[in-house]
Amino acid sequence: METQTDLLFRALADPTRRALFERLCREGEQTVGALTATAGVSQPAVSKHLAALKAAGLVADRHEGRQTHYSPHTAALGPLADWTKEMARFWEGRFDALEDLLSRMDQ
Amino acid sequence: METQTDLLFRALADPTRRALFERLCREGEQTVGALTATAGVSQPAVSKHLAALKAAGLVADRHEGRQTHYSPHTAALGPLADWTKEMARFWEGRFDALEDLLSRMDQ
DNA sequence: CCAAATCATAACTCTCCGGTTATAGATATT
DNA sequence: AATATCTATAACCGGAGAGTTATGATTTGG
Repeated sequence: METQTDLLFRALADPTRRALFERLCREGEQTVGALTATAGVSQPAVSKHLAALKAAGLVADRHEGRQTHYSPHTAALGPLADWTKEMARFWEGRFDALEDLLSRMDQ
Repeated sequence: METQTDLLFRALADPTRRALFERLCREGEQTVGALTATAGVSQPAVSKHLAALKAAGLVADRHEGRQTHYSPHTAALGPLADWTKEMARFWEGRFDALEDLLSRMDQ
């Protein structure tokens, strides 16, 4: 079966796709055309990547006339943060590694 | 080119490989044989996954006689935490999503 | 009403990767 | 020394997926 965590990690695995998500986070809502302009791949490729990000819950789309606006949906990053935290927590004996990780997370 | 972040995300993308890493985090150092026993795939497959995790900096190996012990290396999770945090930070305007994520991260 | 524009889907190709079996290399055992 | 054990590597196979071009669906504009 295909769990939601699998979907999330797999969505972020591809560099092109991750770059699209990062750009949406930095610059906010964008149309497919705007994203395609500097993505380095064709428009259909961008559309497929966006569909994958949407399936993982990482972006949301909004239709306005003939163009589609995509925006980031950072709530989906919650499980990723949880997972990282959980993995680090098993390391409580190793204060060096744990402290380093916690110092990064607490602001 | 293949950046270190790419390596990290790709290493965690495969469910079998992620399960191996999770198990190392939960149970601590393990030999290849012990990991293979319950991995659900063949020993060579396990070895290849461990090699990928090692390339991503997620595990370290220690040779002892004819067996190899693998242990988690949570320092590698730092960049993942940084990335998540950075992506969330661009959303400071959206306090709902940001607060939710921060509440997960601060313990 | 016709043409241009915007995006998604279809169909296809090609590379990569996760799996296998077989085997080599190294170490332990008897 | 011979054999058994443990892991890594080699060689191969099949499927998934990331890319392409072509086209369909929808909407805007003249």
